[in-house]
Amino acid sequence: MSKSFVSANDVARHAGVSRSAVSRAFTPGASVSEDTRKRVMNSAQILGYHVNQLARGLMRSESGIVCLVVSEMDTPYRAQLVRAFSHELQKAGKISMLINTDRSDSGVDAALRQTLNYRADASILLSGLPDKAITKLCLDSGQRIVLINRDDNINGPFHINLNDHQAAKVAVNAFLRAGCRALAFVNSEVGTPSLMARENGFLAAAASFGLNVTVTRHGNTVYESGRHAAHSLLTSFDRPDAVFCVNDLMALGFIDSARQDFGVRIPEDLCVIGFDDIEQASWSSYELTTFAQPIDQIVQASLLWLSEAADTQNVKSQTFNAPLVWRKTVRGNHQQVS
Amino acid sequence: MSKSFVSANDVARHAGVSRSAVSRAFTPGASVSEDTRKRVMNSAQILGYHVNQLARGLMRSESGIVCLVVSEMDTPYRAQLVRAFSHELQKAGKISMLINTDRSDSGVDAALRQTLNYRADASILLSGLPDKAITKLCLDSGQRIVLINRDDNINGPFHINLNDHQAAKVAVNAFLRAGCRALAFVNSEVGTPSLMARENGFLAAAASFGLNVTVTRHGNTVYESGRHAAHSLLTSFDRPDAVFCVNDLMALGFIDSARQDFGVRIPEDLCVIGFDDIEQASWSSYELTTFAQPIDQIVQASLLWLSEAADTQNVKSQTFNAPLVWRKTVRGNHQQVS
DNA sequence: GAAACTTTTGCACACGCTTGCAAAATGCGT
DNA sequence: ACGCATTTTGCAAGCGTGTGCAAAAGTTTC
Repeated sequence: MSKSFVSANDVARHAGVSRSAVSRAFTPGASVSEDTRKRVMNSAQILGYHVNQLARGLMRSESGIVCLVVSEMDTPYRAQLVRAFSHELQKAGKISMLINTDRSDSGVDAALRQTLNYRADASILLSGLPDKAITKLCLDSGQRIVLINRDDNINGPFHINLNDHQAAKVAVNAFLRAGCRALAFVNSEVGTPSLMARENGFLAAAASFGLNVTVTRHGNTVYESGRHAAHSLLTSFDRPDAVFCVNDLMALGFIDSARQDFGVRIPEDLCVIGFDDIEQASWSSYELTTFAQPIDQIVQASLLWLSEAADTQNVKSQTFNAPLVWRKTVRGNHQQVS
Repeated sequence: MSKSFVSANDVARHAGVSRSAVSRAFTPGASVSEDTRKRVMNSAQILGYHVNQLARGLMRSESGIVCLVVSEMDTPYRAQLVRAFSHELQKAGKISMLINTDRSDSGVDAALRQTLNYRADASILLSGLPDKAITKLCLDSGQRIVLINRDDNINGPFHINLNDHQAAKVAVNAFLRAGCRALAFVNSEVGTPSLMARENGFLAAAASFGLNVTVTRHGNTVYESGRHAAHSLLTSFDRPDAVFCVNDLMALGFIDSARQDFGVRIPEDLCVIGFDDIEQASWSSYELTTFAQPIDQIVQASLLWLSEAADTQNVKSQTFNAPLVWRKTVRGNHQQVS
């Protein structure tokens, strides 16, 4: 029941070799004869030995632990990202620790400090929350850091960003092709850099065509906020005929409210574009035209950067495009607008 | 850049005490004078010291690590569960490791073995996948195990189950009150014990009223499968007027297809009940009447059991009811059917 | 067969921490 | 001031592993 763990010593005794030999047998590239390695492995198999990663992490510089720092991880997009990351990390032989930053109180910092205590090799921040100071602390402790969609102007981490400006421009183009003129932008009050970039990009692109944009901001980036947005946009005298929602969840809430509370037909009366391409966007009740998060690219790029030697990390940041996936909430020919 | 970690030794030197004193200062309940503890904490603060959990886990029986073993974690219900668990574990001072069992290949077993290598205190299995043998292995290594909605007849783990039978009975009653007579059950081909329990419970309850049930099984427990189910159930000559879907995702797919492909009105022509109460079920396009997963209870019970001393764990399993939350996909008065 | 060389092996120390044990320090009652 | 009980403290022995170093074993060359 208790300390039933078998140590390298036990294996060494069973195999009739020294403990160092066991250690080396489990260390790729170490100097061991094929003969003894085989004998060690055999004994290990029989005794059920697994190298204690805690102890190994104590000696080695790498612990094999990567932290995923994320809030609201039951949100569709976040959940997808976490799944993808954990999957790929696992495939790469790393193990992922989950740091939940839902509560904005000091528990977050405490949790992030935990990642230091476990000597994590790296942290991947999917959430906007953790304090910049803590980020710095992790960096100073020799942790590699990947920042996703954050604009901390801090040196050392790998920055991954979306080309929100470009996407916003594509959205404006799509609306114009559909013959829309009264543009609106649905944002939340969160004010995350990437959300604001979408807003500003949209405004700028519209302005370049001499068009005004009605902007609303409501609550969080959730379904219910989308409904609120619909209520404030569609009760006004001059309704928009095109709405770019900062996020799919808000878009879906907006659509539901627009149809049910205001009898608006989509896309006949009103075109809608979202962002994220969550699974629900493809459901037949919505068929939302939206920008797809390049999740695979984000994950791949992160892992690649993490796998590079610390002194070889030449590239400091990377920007990806979110392609527009055409469905049925925008009128017109479903053709890639580049 | 490298080994910039400050050790207990450094703190000891700085505070003018012995290394043991430092260790004890960070160990709740250890014998240290308030004076030295304060001095140690002060020095630790200045030097930026954090106890190395790897080293601590090496000595102590507990590592503070809990593994969450889960597949398809971007599924709404699973994502909610993972979020709740990680949140509460963190609040309890534990740290959670994520084991992704999406791939059914040997990578899973490897990952689960990893949890052993990191000397995790416990594993919480939210997924049906991991092999029984591996579960046994973890148990033998002294790990506590929580099984959620699995029926492995194995001794040692804490079993948490839903009262699927009871829920199915409630569903039948609700349908009968709504005046439905042609009952159908939409299942997936996965055949998880809890899914089968819902099916069997539904059939049994219906039989007790002398009613037959049409059963379909399609693919995975996902939206698309629900659509398939609608196609096979609604093209037949005698359509059902009540459908219990094993899962909300399938229910939503079913509803969309029923409405759009077959012009069925819900609940006028057809009543639908789901299971899980995912967020989307409450969206105004659906307003699905469904059974709510008692997530909080599941999490609380798990943590309580984990916090108990190993020899005090008197209770071996626990069953929770999933309450029916009434929305608008079943006709009749919205009253709790007990 | 001996010398020069390469590979393999074992010793011993390090990693950063906990903890039993005995010594030192403190408190208390007389 | 003294003896005794009670904390507090430091020493040292671990926990399970990696790794430099030198000795041992094996291989090649002349």
